[in-house]
Amino acid sequence: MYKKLTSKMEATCNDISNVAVTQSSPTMSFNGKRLVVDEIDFFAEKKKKKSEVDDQMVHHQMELPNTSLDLLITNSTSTSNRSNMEEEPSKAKDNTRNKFVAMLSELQQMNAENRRLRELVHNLNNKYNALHKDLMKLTHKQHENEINGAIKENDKRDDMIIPRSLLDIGIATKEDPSQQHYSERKLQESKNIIDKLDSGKDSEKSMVDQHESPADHKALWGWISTEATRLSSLRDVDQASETMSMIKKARVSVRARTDSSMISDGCQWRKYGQKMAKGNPCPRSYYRCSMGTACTVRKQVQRSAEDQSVLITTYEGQHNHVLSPTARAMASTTSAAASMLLSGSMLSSDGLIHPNILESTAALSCSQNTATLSASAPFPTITLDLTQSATNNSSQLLQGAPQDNQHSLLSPVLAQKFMSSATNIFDQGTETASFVDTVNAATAAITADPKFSAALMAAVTSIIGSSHSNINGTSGDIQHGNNN
DNA sequence: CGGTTTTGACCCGCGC
DNA sequence: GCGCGGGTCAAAACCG
Ligand SMILES: [Zn+2]
Repeated sequence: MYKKLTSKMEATCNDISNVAVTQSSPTMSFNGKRLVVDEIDFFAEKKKKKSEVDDQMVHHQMELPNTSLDLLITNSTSTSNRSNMEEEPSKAKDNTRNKFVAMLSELQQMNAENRRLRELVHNLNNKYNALHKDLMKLTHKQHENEINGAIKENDKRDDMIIPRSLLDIGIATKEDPSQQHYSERKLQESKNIIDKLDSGKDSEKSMVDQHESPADHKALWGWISTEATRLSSLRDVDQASETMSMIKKARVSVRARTDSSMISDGCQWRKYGQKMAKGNPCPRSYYRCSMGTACTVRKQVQRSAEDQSVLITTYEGQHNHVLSPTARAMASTTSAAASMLLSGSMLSSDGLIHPNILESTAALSCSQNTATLSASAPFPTITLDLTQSATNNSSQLLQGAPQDNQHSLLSPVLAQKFMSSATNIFDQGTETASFVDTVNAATAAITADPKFSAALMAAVTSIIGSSHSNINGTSGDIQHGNNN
């Protein structure tokens, strides 16, 4: 049964855009001794508190105009209002009616905000595209000028870069796999957003259903269906182009120092293979997400060849189901990083790139945590390196992690101040549980790039989408040993 | 008994 | 065509 399902799914769903994150978990030391853990749960302690905060946090990091954040918050607050209301059966009608009106206006407000947000993203994209066009022209001119004198290596570089920026703009001058990839990715993202908007609407609807009079109900329904139509028409456009096949898959990998064989990222994973890596004594394990029946998300776990205490986890794909808050944090971060990667923004941004594309990496932060972009084949990969930071994570016992940490994380300007914040987090040894924070911070750094619209969309999408779910799942760990 | 892990087989793209 | 390496399949074993 499962097999059939999976194989079919693979056939049908493979074109979903992909994200990969590799993470390594920090080493915990206690009295100088290393504690070996089978599976590190990064979120063990903060789980509940964090999940509440995460949404806000991410939004702040993205420096999104607060609309989306408000949207989220309003949503939850109105929900709680409702439950309170239920507890007061007596004051029923007037109260209910008032609240309904309030909610209605709230809904409309949200709707307006949704629209505004969309426009904003759209505008951003347009501006970004225009800028990129200019940049491309400039680059091209420069290239032409340099044709005669310049070094051939440089020429090579330009050749590589130009298509990339084209890719950013979404202008296709020739059929280029990476371009297809990009547009598909984009479409996926926008589709996701719309999906999330829809689902949000659904929840609102059901919420109202329970409490409103039939008349109001109808009015609301009318409005909702109008919205739904509008949104779905948008979606159709996206769907049409979604059929494009994905050629390359973006991956996000996270390196972290850990002794555990697997990282708890809030997802359930089923192991489907293990191979001996080429230049590596340690095998590489392949997992796929088992939370959703049709979920195509995969990850590979592998120890670093050089430093076996470093675990490299590579994520690829986007979940097609609801995630636990914890998993969502990872996933959104991951997808944000991947979209960033796919948008190619880092590659075309100033001075950050290395000459030879094939092994080029762009350092995104100067602190201990480094996010690097790699255009090396076969997959575009973004790597979040958390190894250094994890090393001095000695104060595992330190329970009273000062609030400062969270504060810095929640700062709206975090994107720009990532380096200091992230460094703080680690320096103060906020236990391994801060892993998601770290990844988020790293992502924030990435998305601080001016051309972050794609990442922004993805991140917002995944955050808005899954508002409530408490599924905490982690599959067992793996053992090393066999290979082919 | 259903889901997960194990593990050899299989597939596929790529360079020769 | 062949071998190789990366990746996946799937039957059997395993496990709660
Ligand atoms: Zn999933």
